[in-house]
Amino acid sequence: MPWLAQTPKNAVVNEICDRIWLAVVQRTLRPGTRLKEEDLAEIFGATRARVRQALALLEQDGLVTLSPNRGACIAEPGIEEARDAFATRLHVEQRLVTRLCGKITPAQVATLRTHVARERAAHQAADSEAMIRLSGEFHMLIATLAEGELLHRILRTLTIRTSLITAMYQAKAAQTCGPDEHGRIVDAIAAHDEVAAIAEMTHHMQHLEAELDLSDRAQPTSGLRKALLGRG
Amino acid sequence: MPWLAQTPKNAVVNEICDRIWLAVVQRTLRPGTRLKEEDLAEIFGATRARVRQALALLEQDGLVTLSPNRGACIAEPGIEEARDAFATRLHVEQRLVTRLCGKITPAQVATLRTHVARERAAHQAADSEAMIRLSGEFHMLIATLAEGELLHRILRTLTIRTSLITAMYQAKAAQTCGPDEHGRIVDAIAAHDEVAAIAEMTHHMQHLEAELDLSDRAQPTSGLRKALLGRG
DNA sequence: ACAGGCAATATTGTCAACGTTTTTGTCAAC
DNA sequence: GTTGACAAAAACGTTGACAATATTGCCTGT
Repeated sequence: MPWLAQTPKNAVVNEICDRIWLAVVQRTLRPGTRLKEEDLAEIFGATRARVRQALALLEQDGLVTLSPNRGACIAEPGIEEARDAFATRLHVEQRLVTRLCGKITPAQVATLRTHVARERAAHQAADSEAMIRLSGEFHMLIATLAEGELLHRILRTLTIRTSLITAMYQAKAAQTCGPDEHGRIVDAIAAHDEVAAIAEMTHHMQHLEAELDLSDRAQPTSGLRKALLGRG
Repeated sequence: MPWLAQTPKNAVVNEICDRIWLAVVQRTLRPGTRLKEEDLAEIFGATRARVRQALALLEQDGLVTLSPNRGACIAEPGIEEARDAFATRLHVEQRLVTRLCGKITPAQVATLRTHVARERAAHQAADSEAMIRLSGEFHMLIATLAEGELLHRILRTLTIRTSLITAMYQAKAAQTCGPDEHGRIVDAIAAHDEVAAIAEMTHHMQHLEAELDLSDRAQPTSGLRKALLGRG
């Protein structure tokens, strides 16, 4: 049940989007990779029209770039864009946490705790796909409980983009945020401790960003001009 | 030169989106109106595929709702969604203004002043289309100068949605925000006065929201059940 | 006369084929 | 030996037609 689905109208298209996203965050698909419509159509056993719809959606989410008459590539956000994404997402997450602290119910706390428990289980089982999915889902769950349809949508896009950036710039393989930090966030929210919750969330996001290599040399994988020339 | 264009790849699709948006904010198209693909195709002299693309984009922006096998309607955001949209947009605008205050240059101030002047001209000429366009463009210009690609995109969506809400719930006909308030915002930004700029922007947005009739009785125009029955 | 089901119509969803643009490989001229 | 243009191939964009689905009007049975 992927949290990617924005409008669960067409299962096939969502499936394609989900697979591509998963391949990107699992680093199976490297940024800059060209995505030929026909190949994707054959791979997923779908028609080209469906693939085209999926690519259009993924472009909206900033996961692929769509050039006219050139086709689709996995997007390659630059360093500036990476920082922008994290900064914006941090801001949104802070606001969501603030909201949620004010109106959290015991039942909602239980929901969050259950989710973190599932994350822990996936972590111990070393199920990387589940870890990735649940990690993202945790933040979306906060947005859902905070009850802001728009903020929810915004966070969804930002989460997708930061996922891509993490897969792109993170040196070490262990990319998914550990369940412990999520647990601490839940604790603070459950205690209605707004400042602590914001602090934990901020720490969490900064931890994520700190693990990236956003130095200048870490240029986009397939920048070509930037990769070969000294980023003129 | 519509600020609606998110990806200026296809002129025809953008044209369609722009026209529909304009018709909505000008209250020519009422919320709930069904948009038949074939009719739109004939109206705009385009093919149905193009219309379909445009509708998909407009759905992303929350301007139309797309039901499977039912087609497209102009969206009818409820009161909760309306408040949500204004609250979210206010927050984003505040952040943008804060950012811009820190790094505004004289040239950028000049750009803003020029824009406000154009707004004033349109206001005096009673050119309603230009007023609407320029009003939205002003806020997008702030986002552009503030240099946050993501916030820019977010504000764009929020502006579109608040436009729809304004057209939907505003009682009086004079809907576009007057140039004076924009002028005061620019003054505060030009003076690097962060608190004043935020205050002006907040006042501006609250003024916009205050002119709406968001009482419970003001149900969506074409709610059918809600419109005919006493909102059971 | 009314309710329920059935068929006709209208509208959207899907697909396969065609035209256009870009890319790449080749060849001739300098 | 290199450069430039040209042609072949591949990929995308577009079109039109066909199938699936929802709505509407009608008809029959009670």
